[in-house]
Amino acid sequence: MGLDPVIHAPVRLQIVALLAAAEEAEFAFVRDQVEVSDSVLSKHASALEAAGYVDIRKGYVGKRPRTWLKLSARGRQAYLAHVAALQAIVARSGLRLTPE
Amino acid sequence: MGLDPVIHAPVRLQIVALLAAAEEAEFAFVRDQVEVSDSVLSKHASALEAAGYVDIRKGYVGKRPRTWLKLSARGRQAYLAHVAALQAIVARSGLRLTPE
DNA sequence: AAAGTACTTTCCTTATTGGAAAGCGAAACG
DNA sequence: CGTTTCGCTTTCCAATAAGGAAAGTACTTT
Repeated sequence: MGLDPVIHAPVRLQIVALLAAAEEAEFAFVRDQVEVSDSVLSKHASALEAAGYVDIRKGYVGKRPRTWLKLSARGRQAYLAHVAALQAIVARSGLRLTPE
Repeated sequence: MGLDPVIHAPVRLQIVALLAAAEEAEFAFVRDQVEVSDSVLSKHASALEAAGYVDIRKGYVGKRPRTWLKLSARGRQAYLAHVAALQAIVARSGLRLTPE
C-alpha cells in the first residue's frame, strides 16, 4: 500500500518533513519544532538513522557538542514515495495532496 | 499536532478515505479495496464506530446478511481535519497535499 | 569539586496490530 | 433434519512500538 511504516509514525513524519526542507537541522531545533523530549527525539532519530533515512553528524559549536540531522538521499526518496502513497490514498476521497 | 490517531493508522486511513468518496460501502468491498482480512476490517470498523466516525448498518441482500459502512458527519469532519494536519506537515517540506 | 550541557540509554508500563482460529446466527443443501 | 456455507465477530496470542522518568556519558564551565 506504499506507506512506509518508518516514516508514517507521527513524530517521524514531522521530523522527516522538517528535514526535507532544510539541508541540515540541529537536534534542539528539531526537538522544539516537533515538540518532543530529548529522549523521544533521540530514539526516533536513531530509528531513522538505522533505516538509512537520516544521517546524524556530531560536532561542536565552540566547545559545546552539537548534533545535526540530515535526510539522506534514501530518506528523501522514501519520503517522496511515502507522500505519493498518501496522495494516492487521499485522492480516493476526492481531495488532493499533490503539488500544484 | 492535529493528526488524529484513530484515523492515522494506515488501514483506517484507507478505510476512511474510501468512505469519504462514497455514500455507503459494503463490508466486502472495503475489505477487498483495502486488502485486509475479515477480522482485521471488522476490528478497525469497530474502532471507527467506537470513535463515532463510522456508522455500521446491517441489513440483508435477499436473505444474505450484509454490512454497510458509512462515514458519519463527525467522521467526515475528523477526516478533513486530519488531512489538513497532514497538509500542514507535508507543506513544511515544500510539497503540497492540498486540493488545487 | 560540583554543576551544567547535550544528548543517549535503560527501565518499565501501556497500547496497538495482525494472524489464526473458534464462534455465531441464519440460510442453503443433501 | 443434520451439516455446510456465508458473513462477519470475537477471542487468543505473541510481536512491536511508544512514551515518560531517570540514570548515564563525556565534556566544559564555574
